[in-house]
Amino acid sequence: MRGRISRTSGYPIHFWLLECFGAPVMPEDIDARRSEYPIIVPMDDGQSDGVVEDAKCVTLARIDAVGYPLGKPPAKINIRDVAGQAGVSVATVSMVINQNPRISRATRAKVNGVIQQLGYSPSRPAQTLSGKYTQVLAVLLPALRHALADTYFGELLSGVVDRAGKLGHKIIVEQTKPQYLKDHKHIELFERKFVDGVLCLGFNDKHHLLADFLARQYPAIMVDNRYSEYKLDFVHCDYRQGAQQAMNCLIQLGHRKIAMIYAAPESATSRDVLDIYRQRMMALVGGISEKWMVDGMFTAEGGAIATDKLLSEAPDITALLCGNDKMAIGAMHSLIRQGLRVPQDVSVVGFDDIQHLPFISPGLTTVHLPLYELGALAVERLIERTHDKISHIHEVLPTHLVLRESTGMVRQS
Amino acid sequence: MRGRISRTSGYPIHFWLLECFGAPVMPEDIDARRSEYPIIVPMDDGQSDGVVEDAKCVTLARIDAVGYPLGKPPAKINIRDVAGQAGVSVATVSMVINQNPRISRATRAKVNGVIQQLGYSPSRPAQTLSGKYTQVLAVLLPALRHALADTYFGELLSGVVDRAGKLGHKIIVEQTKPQYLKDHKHIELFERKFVDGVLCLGFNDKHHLLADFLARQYPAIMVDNRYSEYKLDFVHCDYRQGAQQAMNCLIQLGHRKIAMIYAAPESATSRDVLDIYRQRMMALVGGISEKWMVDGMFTAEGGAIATDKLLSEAPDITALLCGNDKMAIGAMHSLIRQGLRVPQDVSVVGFDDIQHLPFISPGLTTVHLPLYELGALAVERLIERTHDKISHIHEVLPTHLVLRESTGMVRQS
DNA sequence: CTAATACGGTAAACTGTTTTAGCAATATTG
DNA sequence: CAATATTGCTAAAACAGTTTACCGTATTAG
Repeated sequence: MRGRISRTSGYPIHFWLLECFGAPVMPEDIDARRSEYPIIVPMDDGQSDGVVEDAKCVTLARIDAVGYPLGKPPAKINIRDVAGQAGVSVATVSMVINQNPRISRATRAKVNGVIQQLGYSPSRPAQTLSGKYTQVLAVLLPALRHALADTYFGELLSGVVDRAGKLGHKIIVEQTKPQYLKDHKHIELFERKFVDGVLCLGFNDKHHLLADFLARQYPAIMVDNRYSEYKLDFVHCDYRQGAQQAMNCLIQLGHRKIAMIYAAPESATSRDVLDIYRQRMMALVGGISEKWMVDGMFTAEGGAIATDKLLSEAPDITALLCGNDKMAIGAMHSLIRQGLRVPQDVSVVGFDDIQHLPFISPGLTTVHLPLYELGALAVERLIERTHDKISHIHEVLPTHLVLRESTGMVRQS
Repeated sequence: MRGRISRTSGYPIHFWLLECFGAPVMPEDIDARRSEYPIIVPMDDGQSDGVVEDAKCVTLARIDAVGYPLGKPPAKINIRDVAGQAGVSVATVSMVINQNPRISRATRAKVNGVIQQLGYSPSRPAQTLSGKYTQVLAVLLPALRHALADTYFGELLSGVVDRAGKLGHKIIVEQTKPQYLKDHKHIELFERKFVDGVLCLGFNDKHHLLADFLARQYPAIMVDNRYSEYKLDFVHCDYRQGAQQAMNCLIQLGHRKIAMIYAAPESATSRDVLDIYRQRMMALVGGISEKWMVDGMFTAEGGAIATDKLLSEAPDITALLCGNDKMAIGAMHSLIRQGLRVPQDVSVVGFDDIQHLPFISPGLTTVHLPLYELGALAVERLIERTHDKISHIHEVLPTHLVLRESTGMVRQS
């Protein structure tokens, strides 16, 4: 049974009703700590406006999913209150909080007891002000509208948020719109002491904001890409390996006329895939035609348009390597629309292995990129970097091919 | 030439060596500010451990970064430096920064000039410590793995991040795993002064953590849902209206045997849709069968399974109302797999209108939810709420139906 | 012509931590 | 047994801002 407390002022606070006029009410599923309040208790049941004026008769416990006792302003207590109550100095409390071994076991226990009892938790702004670290990292995203609704970023971000949480860090998310950069907000992130470091997702050689971090020696890691011009820290998936895996697969199935739908050649990892494609084609057929490489803009629509173009200029291709899954889906639709079967007539391989590609048929053979793990790794390294434990971060994560139905033996014709 | 200052204790600080024993060393590219330190100066060149004991003889300048003073810690300047340079008091500078109208135009201009010239930017932790607000909001997500990779959350989050940026607020993103709640991290968000308020995405009646915010009167808004038991602030899409729109459409097309694939009945907005469905069916055919309502778990797979079940128990249904697009896609695949045509045999309507539903055919008729706008609105209201400008936030955003190919006239049979 | 008010600015108190230098008391060493 | 080290803790100085109470002028009102 539930009640609602309206203190003479302030918002109502919800309570479990433990007892009313001596009659116990549902003692189970209730937090152990109980409290008595001289208060007004209007009931929630129907419209009984009945109010218990002198509420000494009711015993209540706050509804607190996690429940510890509480009233609204816990009369903000600070480190001095704790020190006073524990009979030690402020410095001692600080050292207990920060696990400084100079404090004896006995003192530590005593102080921790008081901290518990008073429900003290140190103010982060104050800690940051006098300490060295903010324990906050930023994730920077390019200025694409709805960038976050992209599963590619979502997967990376999931890894970032999860690992950061585990390591006691908070993540703030920012979009680098033109105005944002003009206002130097990305520099302010450091200069106004918002963060210890930044993770840059979705950037490529064209995004010069990264040089700003380098120049000022602020910790920044490029995630799933690298910067060609500057020696910026990075972690990314092994796109070269992925491309090799995809090409191996197609070549072993007998394909020779393999076309490629790429995107964003201003990105180093995109060029990695193109490079490998070129190398393998060179070795395979002794030459490459630029007509077999079309830009698909990383979108499904772009992939479809690219495929249309490809089919009109080189109708005899038997396989398609796509720079990401979205373009591969677009490509498959274009193929099917033109009466070609996948994989009987044309095989298709993608990149990313995005989750929940719902009911795409045939299932798309694709290079799995460990994006979640990459996000987690990036956080791990960035924190080490902010603590000056490591300096140069150049790390690459292995990929693997996921075989589904969109690839098959080359057609006999 | 570089030197490193090791003060008798503490971390080394890197300096340019301007002069040593009277001999000038590289006077150019050096910041104007110089200082004399009675210190030990081990040289950086090779391993010369040579130490200048009485360092009165050396003149040093901090190494500061690009453009202006170069170096590791860019000689952090604070409000007092600005005040000194501008010949005013610290309070005046503070008031200029905060656009306090008490400062005259002339003084304001002078101070702003100095701020510009010195490249000063106020420390956020310090502002937070003495001020009232953190200018940071948190987005809380449920503990779903890869939650962020979901376009539903992505769309909401995009709106949140965009609007927050515009309003000068930062967004931190957190996942409420069980351990997170056990550690009271969601309460710490406020008590340790991390944030001014929280936005709760993806929560429903089962998530009792929301009561904690209510109990302590911390600003919290439930986004795209509401809490049945407590009077928590919320903004959500008008699911009732959406359901009406979907039902109107189907009924106008002549459908009478309409089934529903719902999900998460512990969510108030999900129940809204179910309610409307029930009402309309009651009015339409004078009764409803529980067999016509199946839980699809909000996933494509779930939608497919639910449809299988539906078809086996009630093969004569002619239309399907689905609680979200993913389930609708699953449903369509199940229908097609069983040899039924969409929309000729069965019409399908979804909810969400997720972007880039690439090449689903037939195109899915669906209720468009303004998720991006909802995220933006939530931020707007939350900020107003933290500044005590408004108290009760109960806002609902209109939906509209997007007609595509998955709906058609009821079949004649 | 005096009192009241507005204007523009300042000194000082305050926010809540961490860190450093120092100080007793005890433990170890020569 | 004196000299030195170690241990356990404290006082006080940062850290970088905001806010409040107050203080001369200058203007306006009575």
